[in-house]
Amino acid sequence: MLSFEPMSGYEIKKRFDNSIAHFWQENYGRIYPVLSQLEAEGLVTKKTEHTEGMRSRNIYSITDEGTANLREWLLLPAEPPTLRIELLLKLFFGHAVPVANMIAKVEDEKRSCGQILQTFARVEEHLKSVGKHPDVCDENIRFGLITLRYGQSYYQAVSQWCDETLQTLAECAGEKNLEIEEE
Amino acid sequence: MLSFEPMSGYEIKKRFDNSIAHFWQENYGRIYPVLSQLEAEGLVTKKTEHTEGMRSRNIYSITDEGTANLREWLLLPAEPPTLRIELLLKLFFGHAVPVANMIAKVEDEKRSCGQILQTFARVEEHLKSVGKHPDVCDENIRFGLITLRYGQSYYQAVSQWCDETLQTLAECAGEKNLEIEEE
DNA sequence: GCGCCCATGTAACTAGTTACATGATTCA
DNA sequence: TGAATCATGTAACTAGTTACATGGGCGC
Repeated sequence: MLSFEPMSGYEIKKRFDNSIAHFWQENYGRIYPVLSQLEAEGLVTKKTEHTEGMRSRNIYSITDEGTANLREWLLLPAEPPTLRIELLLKLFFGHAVPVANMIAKVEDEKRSCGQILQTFARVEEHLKSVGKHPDVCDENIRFGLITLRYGQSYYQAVSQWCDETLQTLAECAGEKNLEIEEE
Repeated sequence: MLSFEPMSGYEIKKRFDNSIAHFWQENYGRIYPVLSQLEAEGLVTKKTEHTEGMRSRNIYSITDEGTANLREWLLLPAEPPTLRIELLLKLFFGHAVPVANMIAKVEDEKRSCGQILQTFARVEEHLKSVGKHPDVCDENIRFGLITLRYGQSYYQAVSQWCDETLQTLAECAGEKNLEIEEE
């Protein structure tokens, strides 16, 4: 984050929260210790800023060594994420409860995908309108849009999977009713 | 896993590895301690099996209380997964390195998606052929297929996102070259 | 005065991974 | 004979989250 501009730990957290929270999150419990560590390694420098009428803030800046280190890390291959999707775990053991419960879960999931996609659509509009101003460097906007599009693809896919799954489960429930009628 | 049939810790691990590893993984470091814990809580029972010519195995079975507990857990809402996708993190800070490097990363990602999808296709064929035999309970097969389809939707979406992103980044690289020519 | 935002930090805790130790059997 | 698979378990470690403590400024 400091490669964009110097800022405080508090601002770093805010940046995470309102730009990439959908695929990466950090909390104060990590940010502050890591900043101290980076300072000790000479990758960032701290300057305490005393503005009148405000409590003092620690503004961190990336050093040349820090930038070199960032570049090195960027070139390293990215670790593939290990997924842990509790909804799927529950579906996998779905045989132990009535199908109706699983249907409800998938419906919930579809609803929440819809909500997330609405939020993303608003963020997309916002990013695009900001990108039109000639005073902002639109390379960062571009990368922002790329990561946003990942989220959109992902939740669209999940939403479609929900539709398909609901159909499958409905058939399943139909067969069950048939069995009951036959008895 | 014990809700399917009684088995040993070793077999539980194998079940994870060759059925739901793509969205949930467990290792011995968790399995054995959790089994002891569940036993202490009366949710599973242990029977040590001595088969001649084989080392003894601890076979765990789920108790009625355990089944009740499982059902309770299944009805609880599933926690939405917190994504941590390093590739996106690197793309987000992509401004710090030449675009070509990011293009390479996305190409790698697309390749690995393709490989995973091939594996999934084979697993799908296998599940479907097993499901045709009348001696297997195909309700579990159905739930297995549902979770597999999630993986397929997901990696297809990522693969499409890769294509789209490669186009965006190519345009980006094009503009850069233009700038160089203009200089 | 109350709640919210700014701001920094630590301690305790939970979760999850990896490495290690041990040892039998089976198959090439 | 050596590698692979079966089999169980612990210890150490890394990662990540939550809760707490502290306190100033600002608007209603």
